[in-house]
Amino acid sequence: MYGGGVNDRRTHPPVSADTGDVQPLDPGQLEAYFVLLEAVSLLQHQVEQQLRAEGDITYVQFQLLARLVHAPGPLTMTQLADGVVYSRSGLTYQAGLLEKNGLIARGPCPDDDRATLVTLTQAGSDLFRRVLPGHVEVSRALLFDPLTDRDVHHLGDIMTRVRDHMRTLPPRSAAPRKRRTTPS
Amino acid sequence: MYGGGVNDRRTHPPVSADTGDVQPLDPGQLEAYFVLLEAVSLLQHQVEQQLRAEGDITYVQFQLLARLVHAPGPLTMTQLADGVVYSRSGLTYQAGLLEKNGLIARGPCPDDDRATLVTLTQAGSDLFRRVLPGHVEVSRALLFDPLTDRDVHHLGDIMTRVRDHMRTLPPRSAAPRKRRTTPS
DNA sequence: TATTGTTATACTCTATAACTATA
DNA sequence: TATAGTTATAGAGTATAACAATA
Repeated sequence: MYGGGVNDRRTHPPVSADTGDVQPLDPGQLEAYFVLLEAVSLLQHQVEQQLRAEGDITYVQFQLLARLVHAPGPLTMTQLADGVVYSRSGLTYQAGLLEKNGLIARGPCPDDDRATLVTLTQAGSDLFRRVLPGHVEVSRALLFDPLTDRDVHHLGDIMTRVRDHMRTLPPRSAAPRKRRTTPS
Repeated sequence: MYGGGVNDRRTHPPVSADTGDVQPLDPGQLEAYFVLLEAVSLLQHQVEQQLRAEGDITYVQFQLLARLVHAPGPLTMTQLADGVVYSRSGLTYQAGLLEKNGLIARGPCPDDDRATLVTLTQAGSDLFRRVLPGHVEVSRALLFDPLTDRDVHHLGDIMTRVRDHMRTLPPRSAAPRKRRTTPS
């Protein structure tokens, strides 16, 4: 996903720019979509405040640490990036910050001399464990409080399917021809 | 929301979290939370590609246009910012871009000489209508495809409650004391 | 040749603070 | 004094392209 063809995905052309003939989503769907993004945006903003305040890290960095925490072992840069950062240089930048702060360490990869293996340091692990409770607390106060257990379960189920769907969808490497020009 | 609390420098004390006595969420909840953010992050990334490609606008700008489209009339800057941009200057910046591109117009407010009324131009309205179908198409392909009608309905319901909950929650002025865990 | 990762660079966006002007 | 908005500016983050090294 990160060296991939995110950039030239033409998502959906065939439909003319006319609002006319695109069978629109029904209002309920569109509404659900907007509310989803809005709510998550609000949530994300608060979460970032908490991470900044308690651990002085961004959400992106938190995600990278989380991936390492949950991984069975060191990850290559590419593996680490997956779904979190969308450009190689962006990841190098973030990894540089984390390394500078002693939260991760980078070393050679025995299997592949091109690759870099990223390891979580003790400090990184400690930091993650230190900010997690507050993180959890924010998400509970903001996200789970107004929800029943069934809601949460259903939400998790729904978003898992969506996530998996999205992960399989874009061929991510197809590098489809550019074509697309003629800005009419 | 934007004059609310973000502007005063302390930004931090979000929902606050004492690392001490936090009942952790059960794993299912935590999982739901992470998957939610992950899925939305992927979705957002694709959506941004589409908006950039078809309308040369960012998602923030799209949201601002959307607010104007759905508003009964012109909005003040503060009203426009609500939930979309979290600092006054950030909004001025975005509004400046939109105005430069002829998508909105700013003018005086009869009721309050301090305020600025923001109006959607014809070009702004046109652009919004032009990118909406593709936008809808992306969200359908990525978000709604793997979901049943019931899922979508439930999702909308859930996120609406969450959104409303968050909007009422943080009094954003309480300014609880710092209570830094930082030694010295 | 393709892939892994880094670097250099330009650009976008955000946020703090200082400022103007109204209420 | 408090609020609405702008400006100046600094800094964080991202992406593109060029690069080196390895597969």
